[in-house]
Amino acid sequence: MSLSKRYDPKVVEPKWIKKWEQEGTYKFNPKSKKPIYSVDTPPPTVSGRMHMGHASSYTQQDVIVRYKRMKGYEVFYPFGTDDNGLATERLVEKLNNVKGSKMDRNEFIKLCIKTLKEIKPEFIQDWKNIGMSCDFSIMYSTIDDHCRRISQRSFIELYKMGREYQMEAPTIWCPTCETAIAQVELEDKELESEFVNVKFKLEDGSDLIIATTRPEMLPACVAIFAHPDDKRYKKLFGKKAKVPLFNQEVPIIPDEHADPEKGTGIVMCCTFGDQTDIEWYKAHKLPLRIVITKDGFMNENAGKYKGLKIKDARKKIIKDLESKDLITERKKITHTVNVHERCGTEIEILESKQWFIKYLDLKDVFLKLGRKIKWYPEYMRVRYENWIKGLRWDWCISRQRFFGVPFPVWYCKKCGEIKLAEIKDLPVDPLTDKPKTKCKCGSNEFEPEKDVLDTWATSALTPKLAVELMDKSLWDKLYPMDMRPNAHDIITFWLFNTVVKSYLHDKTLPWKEVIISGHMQDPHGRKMSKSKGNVIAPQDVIKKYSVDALRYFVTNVSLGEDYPYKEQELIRGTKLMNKLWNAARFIEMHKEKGNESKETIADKCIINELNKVIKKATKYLDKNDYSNAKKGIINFFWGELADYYIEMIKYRLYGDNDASRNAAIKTLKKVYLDILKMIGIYMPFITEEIYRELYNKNESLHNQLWPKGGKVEKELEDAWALLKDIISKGRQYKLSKQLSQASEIEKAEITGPLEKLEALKEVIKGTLRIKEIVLKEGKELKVNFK
RNA sequence: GGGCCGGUGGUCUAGUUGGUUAUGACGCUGCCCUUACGAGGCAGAGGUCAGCGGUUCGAAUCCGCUCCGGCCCACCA
Repeated sequence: MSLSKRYDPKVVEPKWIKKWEQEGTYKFNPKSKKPIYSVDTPPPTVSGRMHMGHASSYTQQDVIVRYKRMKGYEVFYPFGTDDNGLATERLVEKLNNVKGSKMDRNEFIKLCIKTLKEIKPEFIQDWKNIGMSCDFSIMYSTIDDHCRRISQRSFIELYKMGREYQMEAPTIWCPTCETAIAQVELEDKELESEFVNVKFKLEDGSDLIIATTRPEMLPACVAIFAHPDDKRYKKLFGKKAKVPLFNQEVPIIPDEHADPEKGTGIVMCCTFGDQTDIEWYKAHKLPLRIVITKDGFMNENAGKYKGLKIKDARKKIIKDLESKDLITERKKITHTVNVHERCGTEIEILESKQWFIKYLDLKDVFLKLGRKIKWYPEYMRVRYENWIKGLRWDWCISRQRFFGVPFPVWYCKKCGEIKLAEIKDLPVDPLTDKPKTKCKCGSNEFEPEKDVLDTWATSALTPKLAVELMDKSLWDKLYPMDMRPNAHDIITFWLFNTVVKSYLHDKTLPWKEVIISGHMQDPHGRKMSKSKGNVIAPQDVIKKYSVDALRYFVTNVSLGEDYPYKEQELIRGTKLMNKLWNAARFIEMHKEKGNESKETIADKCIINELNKVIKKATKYLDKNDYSNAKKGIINFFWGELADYYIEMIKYRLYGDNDASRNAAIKTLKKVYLDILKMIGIYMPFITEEIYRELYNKNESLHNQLWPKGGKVEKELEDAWALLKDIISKGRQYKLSKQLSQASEIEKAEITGPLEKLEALKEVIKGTLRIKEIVLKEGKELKVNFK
């Protein structure tokens, strides 16, 4: 076998994906004596196919992990999928053209499981296809029994610690998805709306004009607020006003949150129109008046508007107000509203019974924990801190969905007491399983909890989901884990929630360091999104270029940075592969003869330069800075080895001095091997192909040790610079005479540091094909050719 | 409103514990059919390091202000 003239990634890449799996190249060895490096691999949400953001962030973490593996760590790099909750339900609904809420619950869950089983192998294949060096035999799915058990156990433990409670509380609610959602699942959206100035009646019969964008909330109005210093309204504090159409009397109260600049400077408070209303509701102990149903209609508190959709009620109420001359002004505006990120529906705030994890009292602890984590890049910690400082709600962990991890909870029908499952019986489904013992009150009749857990309540346990797949004796070695890769948009929930759970359960951090990845944008620097139609699929990029080229591109960027898609960089990656391949073919052409070996100064210099780049790349990679490490490695390979060294040894390779040729081949092979190892973490396919052909048939490049590199010597560095300088001048001379670089030069006269030039003489002569060379001592370097 | 990141040749970018001619890529120009590679090789042009002020013998690098982009959070009656 020898290397083909052209490298064909379409054949080579699938071949190695298969072989690595067969050979167990990336298998975690629990019996290994090496120090362990454990990674909390993000489980992608099964909600479609792998997109560019995945391809880039997973490649970035993979490069770091591959480096650690070569540094001699036993790498624990599992894989998981996050496949429950709303995102997965939506996918299943789309694929099967059904609606979960319109189906029998069990049928829907069965359909979810069936659909997942069908689509998952292909889904996971995309991750294998980008060359992820995970041990795919260590795999979890957040809906499987293993994960259900751990998630339910977490619930029970936290409940017993007094960290969980159930409460009727104002909850952010999505009327489309018909579930409570978390603060973090909200998104801003610019929407057209209308400011309506409505007449309220004061006790003396005069009008009070209040501006609102939500007149349909008038029946929910429970108070009116103005700023305490607002001269216009000061005299009204303590008085009452009558709500138009609905006629309830509400107090007028001063509060600093009322903005005199907005609308008419006086505002109605409804339970609940927005989050400020909740603050006021709590602060001023206002009565509760809910007018909206859980599926987005008006309820009986809205009187004759009952049964109308929210938006229809708004229109109807405006019409009625107008017909009674209760509107003084209508003004079109665009404003930002909170919508549910998954469906884009404007959220409502409703009172409902939910489960919460109590953690607001621990904000300071979480801030301190955040400072103990090593953040890459460091400035991302600020987002974590801002989030914690801004937290105002406990963590609502119940969702009124179907496909998720059920609460291991029943309620006694007789006394209402909560009945928890036993940990040894987990996982349970309270809808089909029954408690094993009676209630304290003696009753045997239970009502199951129908809600499911927020997916983040489960995925905040990923370190345990992965570690507990292994034998118990390993748990302490694997956890806390070494590294968590995390995209910057989910610092506030996945990362934060994992810290929360790890602290609550174990009083420890879940990992030592986190690496934060950015987003890939379209070529113009805009967000990629289906609605804009500017999505670039990694599968297509791989088809057109190759996995290695894609990996080359996405590792150009530093951690945490957003960056536009650039086709040019894929071409650049392809060119690099071409260059690597041809260098390998060049090496393959030349074989050593005999045992003698005689080095030149060029050999010593290139080894010295190699040592330099190893040192530099290692330093960068130890800081997880793969992009700068890569730049150094590639510049060395292309700019020093290919452009200079190889040209400097050709005269020896094609000459008849065996000892000199042997030394050149040996040096070239050594330098190239270390380059392969270093580039291998970025471009694992082409490097493996070359390594097996040129160096070692039976072992993987990716299980070799990272090059150590010897001492860097200043003298050799200077010699190399001088040598390159003279070679470059020779090239310029030939160019200026329009001569081929292969042509001979009759005579050269070089003035400079004589002793140093003497040492370089042979290499200069050979490389530039100079017949006669004269050296002279002088301060400045001067080169004359004839 | 609070905060974070960035602004370096036409484009993207390295370099920030201050120190000789500011890194590399793409693009551009010219030359080379050189036995690894034309998706190549060799060479060249192109920069007041966003602006202003300060610290210093010396600033892309440190400090202050301003402008411009991007992002996060809060607000969004």
